[in-house]
Amino acid sequence: MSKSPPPKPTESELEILQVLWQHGPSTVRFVNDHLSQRREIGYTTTLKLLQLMLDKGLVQRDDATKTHVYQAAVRQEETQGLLLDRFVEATFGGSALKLVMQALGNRSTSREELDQIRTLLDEIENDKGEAQ
Amino acid sequence: MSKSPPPKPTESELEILQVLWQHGPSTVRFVNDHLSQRREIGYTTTLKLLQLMLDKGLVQRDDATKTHVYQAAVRQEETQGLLLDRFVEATFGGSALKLVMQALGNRSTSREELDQIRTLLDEIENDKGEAQ
DNA sequence: AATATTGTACGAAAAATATCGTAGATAAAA
DNA sequence: TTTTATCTACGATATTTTTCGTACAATATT
Repeated sequence: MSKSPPPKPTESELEILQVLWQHGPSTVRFVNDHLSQRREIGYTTTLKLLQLMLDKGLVQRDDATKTHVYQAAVRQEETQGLLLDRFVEATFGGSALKLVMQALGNRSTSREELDQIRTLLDEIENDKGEAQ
Repeated sequence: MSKSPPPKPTESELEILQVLWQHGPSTVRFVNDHLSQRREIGYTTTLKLLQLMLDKGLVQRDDATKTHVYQAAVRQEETQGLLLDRFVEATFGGSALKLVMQALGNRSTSREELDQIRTLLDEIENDKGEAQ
């Protein structure tokens, strides 16, 4: 039984997962149309990628009908978290703080977004006080 | 003249840059010793990587003496920012906010760090008020 | 029914990365 | 001055990821 957890998706696989997360179960054609808007990519390339992702357990497939339907088999938050961990480790030596400061500093973030972050900070501090 | 800007470093190259950023100009031996602490890697592999990085313009080299000395040719903040942009794009569909929320949410961040972020938020909002 | 379109399967090439072995030069140690 | 250790250069291989071509089946169109 292939019970090992799905591996880290590659960059291309992540592109596909974005589509599936955003639009739900999709055909190869649908996914390919989306990818094509961003860059040159052949239909069979997308097909092959989805087939490989199926092998890896990154997606599921419904092949009841001739035109197969694929859907993500990994959850968005979980996957993003995994990738984020690796990225923070590789790029910021493990410091999430540095990442956040860089993300907020070198970028135009709207006041709304800043407020949302503030709210989040409040929540985190509250939880800290109660839980610990 | 090779005036094109240095490309995005690969994961291995980034590992090396981390060492150079942290310790300054270093020999192959020194870099390799550091990498070896984290994982299996042969001396000539590190050497080759540094040579490739030299070609790409990611590092500079002082070969006045027999034992060459390499140093980073790209700035840390700049490189991190570049990688961050790509990562946010690839993983969070371009939303820095989502990245930050994920980074802060699923992770244990100390109250000190949270305060630092708060301070940063204040600064950003101040700048916004004055500049615009 | 004949033809064109759309689909999957899959091998294989291309491209990008990473790893290593060996040769030869130089320096250090014996 | 031999011998040993350390270094660079560089070709070659291995690995991973991406891309595509071709064969063939099923469906849709004329």
